[in-house]
Amino acid sequence: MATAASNPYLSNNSILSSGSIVHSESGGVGMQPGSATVTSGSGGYRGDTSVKMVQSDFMQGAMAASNGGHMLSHAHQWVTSLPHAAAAAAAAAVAAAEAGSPWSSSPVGMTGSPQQQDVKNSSRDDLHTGTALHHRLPHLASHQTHASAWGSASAPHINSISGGQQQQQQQPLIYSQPGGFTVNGMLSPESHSLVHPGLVRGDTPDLDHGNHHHHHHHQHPHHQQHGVNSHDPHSDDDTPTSDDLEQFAKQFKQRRIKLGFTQADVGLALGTLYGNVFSQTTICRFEALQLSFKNMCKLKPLLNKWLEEADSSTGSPTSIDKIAAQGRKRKKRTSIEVSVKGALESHFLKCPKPSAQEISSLADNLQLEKEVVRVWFCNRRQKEKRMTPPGVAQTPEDVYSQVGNGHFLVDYLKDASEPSDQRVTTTSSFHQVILAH
DNA sequence: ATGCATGAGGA
DNA sequence: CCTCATGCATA
Repeated sequence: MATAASNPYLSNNSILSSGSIVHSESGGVGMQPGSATVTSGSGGYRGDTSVKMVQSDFMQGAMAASNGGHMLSHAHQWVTSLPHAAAAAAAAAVAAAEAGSPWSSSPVGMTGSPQQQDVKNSSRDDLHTGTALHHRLPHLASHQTHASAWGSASAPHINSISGGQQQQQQQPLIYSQPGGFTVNGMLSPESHSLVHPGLVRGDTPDLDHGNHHHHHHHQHPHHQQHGVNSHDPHSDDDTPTSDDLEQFAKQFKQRRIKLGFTQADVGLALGTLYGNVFSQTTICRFEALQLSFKNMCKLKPLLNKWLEEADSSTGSPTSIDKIAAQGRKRKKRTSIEVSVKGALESHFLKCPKPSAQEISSLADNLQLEKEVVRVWFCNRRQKEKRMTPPGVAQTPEDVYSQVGNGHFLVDYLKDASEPSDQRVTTTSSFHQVILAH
């Protein structure tokens, strides 16, 4: 079935020339008179929607919001409510409380989680793994700079709030059985046939990685994100702490790069190896810690395994191949103008969870589909829940936002005035810079 | 690296 | 409807 579907979406290809203006959304575009959002729908991807074309002619009302300075993104609800930032905070707090963030409330109670197989039908065709040869090699733990976001920060004032956690600096926690010693000369797992942008890792890039392993230190099982640490129905794995995850993610990325794999490669490999395929996006988000805590926990074991395989794979003929795309019409991505985004942001601050009715009206005002607005809010909320703090404070001064592993200190108060919102646009702040010493 | 989207579950 | 895990498409 399906088969050959090269491009599912365009399916009927008639991309409808009549109304959609498909210009792309330009991120920074100041504004172009003429289009506010571009949605290009194809014949009707899902039933809903009809071809909608919004060619609204420039709407100005929205821009009022201004991106000038709201985004107080710091307040995370993980902790508890942050009094600071009074204005919007209230609403946010409420949302947080009710939403229950994985961090503080949900105890990750799913070890085995049924994980929905999801995906579109796809059967991942091949999954003959068979590769079972990993040798356990001597240890190796590359430890890199580290210092970052929510992990252990060297923030001056750290104080635990809920008293459920503990401390713990950084530990190896990576995979227990380390592997690899040399990055080179090893393997070619299988797929290098695909896309390896100029990275033929047949040779080693010889990066200087000072991998010094430090003692193996098992992590203490007694720290949980929250007091509720009653899990382990079947002693599967202990729940990692935020620090663990952060470290693992970092190491993972480092190794992956050294091995010459792209995020996409990994995602694919996971599919061929374990049956769960992941996209580049997910791998990327994992590395960047942009997933929920729970999700991070779920993925870590898988990536860990991949890492082991990668280190030792001498030749696993695992056939790889991309799974055929399935035919699914996906709505074309709607581009929302910056000004409109600003407006949405504003509303979000006031009310993270607008009622259907509010959404409708908002959508109406902004000339967006209601669905688009609804989804926007959903995504916005999700974003707030990610592990990575929005503007990871790197400078000591901003640090007050949070810190710590898993528990972000709630230092609020500090002053309360907080017009200081500076959001680091690119989340790449990881690689940050400062704080080196 | 991210923005918008889809869908499975859970009320 | 929402939340959550994920990913196509993009910038």
